[in-house]
Amino acid sequence: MNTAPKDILTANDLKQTKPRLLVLEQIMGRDAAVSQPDLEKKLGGEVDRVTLYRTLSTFEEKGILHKIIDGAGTANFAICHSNCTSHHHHDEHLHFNCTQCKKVYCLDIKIPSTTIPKNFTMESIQLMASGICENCNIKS
Amino acid sequence: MNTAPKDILTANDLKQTKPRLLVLEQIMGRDAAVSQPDLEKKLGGEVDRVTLYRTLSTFEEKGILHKIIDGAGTANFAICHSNCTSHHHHDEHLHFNCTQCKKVYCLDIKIPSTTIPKNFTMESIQLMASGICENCNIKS
DNA sequence: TTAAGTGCAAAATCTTTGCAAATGT
DNA sequence: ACATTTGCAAAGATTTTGCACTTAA
Repeated sequence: MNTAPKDILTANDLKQTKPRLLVLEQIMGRDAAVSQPDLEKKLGGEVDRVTLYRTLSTFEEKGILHKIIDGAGTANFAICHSNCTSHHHHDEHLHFNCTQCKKVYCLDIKIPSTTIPKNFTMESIQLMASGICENCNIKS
Repeated sequence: MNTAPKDILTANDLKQTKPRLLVLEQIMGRDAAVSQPDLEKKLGGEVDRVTLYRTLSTFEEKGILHKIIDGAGTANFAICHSNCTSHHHHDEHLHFNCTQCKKVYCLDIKIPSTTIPKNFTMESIQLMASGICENCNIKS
């Protein structure tokens, strides 16, 4: 079910504009989540920085993209594969943040169920590991 | 072993200055981690904003404070209770970020051991839940 | 045609850097 | 006395807002 960028836009009542298509292409053709600074570099010549901010937050609200804040506080974006409805993401797998290349990987490992103290209500949970990813391990 | 602010400074070869003592007092008298914006508000009249930045990063480098980036990308600080040495924190317990009051709690629950794919090297791991904390649950 | 979306300029924040004055030891 | 640390000013970076122009439907 690898939906094409244009179909994603259609399915979400969004117009087919160049910035939106470019952003989706960038993010979909990856093994890892893409950081916002990275997107700015790649799309710098084609998409205005402000438009990028607005595009990303639209996509997040619609549940098209999933925003992951890494350990350095940088925003990273990945396609939502799980059953996300708008404003309510279920993306509860392990994220891995490489300290060398800065990539954030969405690994296919479920977060172990965790009990929290009574009186706390849990809405979501995120597990973020950091270290060296496979690519950087090979290179060194 | 509730060490006094001044003893913490002594133990880390830091001079006893007003900003440092005030920051430590703010952070130690809490059940939850304190966000940087919160610290700015509380200490606004007494400590320069730039000094606060520098103080917090000094404390983090020394292993006195532990920095936690919450889901919104905001920095939160808590005392390191575990055996932290400079530049190498072991703070692997569950953090809980209240979406209502924005507090970050350090809960005394260990992160379940997690296996990552071969070729990835894990250096640290962080588990962050969000939802409603006990205080906010009572109020509503 | 027209509502939605973009791009630019400009404001509002947040974070870092440089340096002279103040302070702890 | 002297190395540290602070506070201010100012540069740099990030994020948001307003508005006129453009474009997809």
